[in-house]
Amino acid sequence: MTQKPTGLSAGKLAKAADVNVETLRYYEKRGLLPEPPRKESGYRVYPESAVDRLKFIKGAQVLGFTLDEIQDLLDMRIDTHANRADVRQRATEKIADIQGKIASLEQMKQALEHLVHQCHGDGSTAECPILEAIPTFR
Amino acid sequence: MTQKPTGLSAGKLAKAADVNVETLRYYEKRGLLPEPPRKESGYRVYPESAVDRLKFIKGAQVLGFTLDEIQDLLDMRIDTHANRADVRQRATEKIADIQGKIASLEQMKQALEHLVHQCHGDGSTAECPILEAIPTFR
DNA sequence: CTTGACTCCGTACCCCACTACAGGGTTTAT
DNA sequence: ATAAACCCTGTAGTGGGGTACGGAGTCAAG
Repeated sequence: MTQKPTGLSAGKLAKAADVNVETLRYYEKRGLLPEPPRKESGYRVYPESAVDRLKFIKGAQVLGFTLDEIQDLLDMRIDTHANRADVRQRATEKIADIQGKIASLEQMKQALEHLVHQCHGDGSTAECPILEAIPTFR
Repeated sequence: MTQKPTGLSAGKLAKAADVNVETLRYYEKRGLLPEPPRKESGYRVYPESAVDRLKFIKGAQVLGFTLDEIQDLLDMRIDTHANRADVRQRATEKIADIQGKIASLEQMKQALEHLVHQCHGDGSTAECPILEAIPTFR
């Protein structure tokens, strides 16, 4: 009987999560990706869940979070007992932070929508108050 | 009669917008900040509006836009005539982009809120499904 | 009219987040 | 059993976005 693999090699994981293989080691060194078990050979064997973790990291980065901040977010999963109130505290702060980002993005979106609707003609009038809409902002 | 200054020195602008003076030159080189007029001496004289522009840039950065993207956004103000349809096109794309970011942030926020509400006790039970909420995401 | 703060320019350097080797061992498909 | 493909480690290099510095000229308050 051959064992079902249920575990990913570095290359497989990298492909599945659409990151560079080297990035895995880099994240591991930074503590973003926990050290996976190894086989005899020293080869890493990642759990399937690592894919989601990486996708989360990548998604969060696009939203302007630094790797340190992302680590914070991910660590909230782990501080189960002990300082639960503290986790709540940090989570609440992050929520406010995120709320702020959302608000700013809404403003930006509105400004752009204004632009799109204002300048619906396709030429000539040459005067349309483009993005005076994007204001002092935040 | 002494002229009212109506114009900012590099230092004043930097302070007003809370950026480093060197950053102004850097942005100017990158084309993010238009070259301001100079006085005889070669000293730059910025219009007051530069403050808002800088604040916009800084705000957009926090939201995960690169300087190149920000430049795109700002340039939409300028392409008044000629390729108006094109501006609409780019604006529409940006809107979708922003929409996506907002959606992701909302998911993250929800996950964190779930966390905060789930783990409201202050100790002991030690078991709370922390951030299983932050899912595959996006 | 001096003196301390400000500005100029060019160049060099810094941090973050990767990304690319080099040199060597391991799997796996044929 | 062998070659292509993969993985290991360590170290070095890259690109984006600034930041610092040196040497020299300018401004403005006393």
